[in-house]
Amino acid sequence: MPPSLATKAATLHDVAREAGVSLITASRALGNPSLVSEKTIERVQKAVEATGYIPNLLAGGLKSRRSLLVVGLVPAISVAQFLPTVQALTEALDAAGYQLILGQSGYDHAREEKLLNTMISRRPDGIVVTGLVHSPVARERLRRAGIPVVETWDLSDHPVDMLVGFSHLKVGSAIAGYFLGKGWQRLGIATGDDHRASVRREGFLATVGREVPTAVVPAPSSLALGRLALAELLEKDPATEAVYCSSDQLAQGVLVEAQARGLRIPQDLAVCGFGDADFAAHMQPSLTTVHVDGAAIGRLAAQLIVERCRGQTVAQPVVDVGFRIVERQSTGGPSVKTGPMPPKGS
Amino acid sequence: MPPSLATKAATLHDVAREAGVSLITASRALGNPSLVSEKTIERVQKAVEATGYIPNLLAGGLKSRRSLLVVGLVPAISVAQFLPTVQALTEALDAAGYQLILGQSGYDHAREEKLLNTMISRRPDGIVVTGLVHSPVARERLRRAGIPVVETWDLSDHPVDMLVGFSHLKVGSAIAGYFLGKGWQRLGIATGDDHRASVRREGFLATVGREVPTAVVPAPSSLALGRLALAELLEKDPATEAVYCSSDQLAQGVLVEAQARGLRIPQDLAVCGFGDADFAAHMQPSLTTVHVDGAAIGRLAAQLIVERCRGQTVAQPVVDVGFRIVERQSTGGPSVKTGPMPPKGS
DNA sequence: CTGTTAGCGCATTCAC
DNA sequence: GTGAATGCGCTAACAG
Repeated sequence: MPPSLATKAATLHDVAREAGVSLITASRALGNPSLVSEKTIERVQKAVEATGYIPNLLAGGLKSRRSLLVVGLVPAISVAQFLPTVQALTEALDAAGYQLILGQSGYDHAREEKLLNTMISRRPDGIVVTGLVHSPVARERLRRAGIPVVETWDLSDHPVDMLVGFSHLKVGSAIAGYFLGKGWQRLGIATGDDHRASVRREGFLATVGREVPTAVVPAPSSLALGRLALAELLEKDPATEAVYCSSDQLAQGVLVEAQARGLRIPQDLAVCGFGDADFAAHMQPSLTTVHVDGAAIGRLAAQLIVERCRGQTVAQPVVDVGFRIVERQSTGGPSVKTGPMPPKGS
Repeated sequence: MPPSLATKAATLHDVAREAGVSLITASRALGNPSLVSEKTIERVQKAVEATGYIPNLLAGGLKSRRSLLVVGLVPAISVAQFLPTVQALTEALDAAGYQLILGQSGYDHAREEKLLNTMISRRPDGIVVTGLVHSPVARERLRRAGIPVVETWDLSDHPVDMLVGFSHLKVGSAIAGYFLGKGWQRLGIATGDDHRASVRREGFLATVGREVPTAVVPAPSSLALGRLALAELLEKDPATEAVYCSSDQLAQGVLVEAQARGLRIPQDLAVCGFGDADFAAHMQPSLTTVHVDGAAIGRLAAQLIVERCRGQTVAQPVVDVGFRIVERQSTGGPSVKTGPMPPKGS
């Protein structure tokens, strides 16, 4: 940027002078027009154009104590699962005049604490966390800060503040029930090593009622790791009939590896994923999986934050959005060809 | 949040009193320790712990004119292609003490302008855009604002400021050259309708030297749209030998649809994608595609911004990171089984 | 409807 | 090394 062009930005002061009104009148004309006459508003708006004024939210936020900033924390941006949530969150917040600051908390408590501190120093009007806040120090700090917090994608008896999620224990249990209902006995689990996946596994085991061969892969999971996982499972039990995978990416890898080994799906091996990624319905064979409305989670989280910021009392601070098993060909579901589809909205 | 807990947050003033020093000494102890004696620093740090002080960056930024905020603009968060860039950008900025504000510019100029205005009002220390800034109004405004800007994932003779990218024209041309070198004559294109994909198509056509049957799908592309696209291409020319797809997601759909129709890959149909998504190497057959180092783009963009903010002159404000074609089985590349892989770092 | 006064919390500029 | 004063740009509270 040639420094010559970087002339000092116009301030509200300049606008007020240009419009021939006082500072505060200019401020109101822009931020609270109902208090100002139409004529003045017009003059101020003209002055804004003339000066090229762009408001300074830092200064405004300092006085008004509303930063119009919301912090969003994800374990890592590349975790596809949370993308619809982040996208919907960003959109819903934007519509209400808020922007999202993104942070990657990793899978590490120390980092989570440090990051939250940094973020709180921005005085955000709200914080949305994917998953629960695990570090006790961080939980306490958030409570102290008095900032509206929404934990998501999980359920807890003791949320920091508000929560939009569902029970991973029930998900695991539901999948196990589904497998048992199909009469499959020789089961396998391919799972990531993160907290939520572990809870799903617990639910799965609780319903099965005994140990099940398991391949654990480091998060974030991927197609490549799925291939590896199936290899491991077949080594443990070559006659495995059905595998539950903690993500659709993992399940895709399991399918690829199974096909590479000449196994027929689902006759020789049934597979169930988690997440209902956009490709799940359109693979060949299509993938049975667990659908969670990630976009709804984002929208609801935004709504809770905004309501709080407006001083409204939130009727339902803990929302369970539930989930549902979507049965497709990989577990012998309906073999109707799903076929090419129009693009999804958004 | 029980309002009872939301006691007024401690300010630097409180810390100073607690430590028995003046305001400014406390400020320096935290932000510029080299100017303060060790003893005082210790006392201030104790006072910070005692009061639970968390600095207010809004206030600091107002005076110092450094917000430590960088804006990142993507067309949409769900575009998988940019994920490694956003992730690396977030990480590299975080390491330098900056946070990222995320914005979704969509594929619409009016929205791009409005969003940039909103973002500039945060007085960010830098702006990173995926793609070029297209709206002339926005370009001018950015120049005026005097904020360091990095455009990415593209090349331009007239960047707003700095740029890290590569030539999509050359990518298209390279793929066409690769196809022609293989002796394939009956070609097809499955492409998204966004700007960069269109330029790749241009490059492809320029090298082929004639029109080629094309299926255009609305961005963002997906596996489902890829199936649809192949159906359309085969209708136009049932004897199509090779298809270039503007994304790996699209290519995956083309492969699925081809296999559903009993076509052998690559004997009956060769397929090349773009992006080298994490699944490309591990599909069956593995996918020939164009590799771009998205993470490097993010890291370099962060570096440029940070250098500028530190007042250093940037040696190379325009960086071409290049690309390379990765030949795999879908175009008859080496049939070594890529097999399961360890997780990628990051 | 409009204006005046007084800060928001901190960092820069000068003094000592 | 430390400190006192000043103001970043804006808005909340009170006047008129």
